[in-house]
Amino acid sequence: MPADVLEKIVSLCKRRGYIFQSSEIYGGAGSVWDYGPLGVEFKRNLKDRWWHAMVRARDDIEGLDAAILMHPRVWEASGHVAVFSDPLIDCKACKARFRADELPSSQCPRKPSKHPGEHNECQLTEPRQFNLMFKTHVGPVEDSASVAYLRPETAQGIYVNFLNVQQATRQKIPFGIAQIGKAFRNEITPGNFIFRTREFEQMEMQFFVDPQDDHMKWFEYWKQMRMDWHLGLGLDPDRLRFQQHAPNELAHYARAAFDVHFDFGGSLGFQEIEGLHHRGDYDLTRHQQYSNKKLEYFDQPNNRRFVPYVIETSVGADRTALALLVNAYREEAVPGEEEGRVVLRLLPSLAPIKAGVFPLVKKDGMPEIAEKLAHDLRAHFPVFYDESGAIGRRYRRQDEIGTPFCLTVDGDTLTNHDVTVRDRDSLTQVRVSTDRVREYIEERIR
RNA sequence: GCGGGAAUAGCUCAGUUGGUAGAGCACAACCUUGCCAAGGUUGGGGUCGCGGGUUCGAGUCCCGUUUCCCGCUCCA
Repeated sequence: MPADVLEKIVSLCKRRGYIFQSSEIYGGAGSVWDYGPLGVEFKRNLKDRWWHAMVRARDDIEGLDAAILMHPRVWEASGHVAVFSDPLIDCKACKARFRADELPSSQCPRKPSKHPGEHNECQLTEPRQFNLMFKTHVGPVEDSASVAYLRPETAQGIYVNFLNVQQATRQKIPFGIAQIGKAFRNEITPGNFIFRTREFEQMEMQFFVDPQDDHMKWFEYWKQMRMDWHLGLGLDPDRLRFQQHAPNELAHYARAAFDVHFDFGGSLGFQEIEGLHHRGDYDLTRHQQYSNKKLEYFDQPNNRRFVPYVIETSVGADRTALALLVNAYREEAVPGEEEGRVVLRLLPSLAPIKAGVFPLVKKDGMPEIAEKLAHDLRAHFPVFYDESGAIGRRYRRQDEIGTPFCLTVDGDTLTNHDVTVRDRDSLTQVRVSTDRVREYIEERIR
């Protein structure tokens, strides 16, 4: 893959209405992106697919939609206030950054035998706060009692509702709680289009297991399930892999962690799109301590109470969307033509538009028939009607946005009542009766 | 946040020693067009990222700022 494919995708996304930069007319807001008409359908299809696989198709996972604003103590309990707000010190000469509290044990990169600031060229800054959580105030008065944070992860909304959900649904361990929602991080270095943004959407599931059960078995189970899900999206198996976190890279809450990495190609290479964490009982125990409320599960058959272990699967919706776009983008030669085509080979179920409907030419009543067909189909799936330009051009326009099928009304349609169905990937054409064409498409876009 | 580079039409870019902005593609309308970006005519679009400064005059020179890209750090 050429290194500039990401730039081409950024350009295509803007031109065709997948993704725009936020607040563009004001010069753009840093690292925030808006999903346009095609992007919102595409991303929604992706989220629906996850929700179906993780919630609706299972009897052991419940859905939740927790609020973004939570009690500020949640973030003290979770450890984010401490971990996300350490004062940092930069050395302008050596171009390095250190945590203020770790300075005595750090090495100067240019004089490894000395600590930062001890060799004569070091220019250390004052300790500065880099709070990665967006802070705001609840209520009209800005005092410390009303501080609130935009959540930096969706997981805590699940933990604090653990017993509510369990008791309301009468679920027995092991079971999970899933949610899709926005999270916010004031990243030091955002970038790479929608890969790392300050406002992003997570799709995550917390699975609660008995610590006396074989909890690593569950971890392995979810690793497999999640990898299978990514493969089911049509992502190239050669571009997917697991990456294990070394013990010294583990987040503060994690006992074990694997990332699902996707090869974005170019300068990005393999990057994380999902994290699988064995969080142990860290979060629930901390919330017990900070809230002074029991968060224990009662195992009635064995008459015992325990704080469950948590296996977390947390996938970035925006990152996965980007992976799908990169994975689907092709510049292909077309037989018998000098100019090739750009095509998004998206899974039909994920494509924002399912069918283009065209009159072959603008005469003999073809536009009217095509418009009626488009109108009828629109009740069942997203359809784009187009009568402008040559038929080949209209096919290419749909290829570029990933529309899997194009239906063309021609002169024969008036008498035979069938249309040409053209396939995006193979370019093959078949005749399908107008009575059956809806069924024909629906069978192929599931 | 710290270094380095960039910013001109929707996209890709040109723009001479400073003299009031162009091309190709795309887009819209009409004509043509019977299945893979054909052709013709016409048209809409840019206070040259933003704000200052120098100058008779700034897309062009200077300063600041914002955004993007490449490295340093974090994570979904």
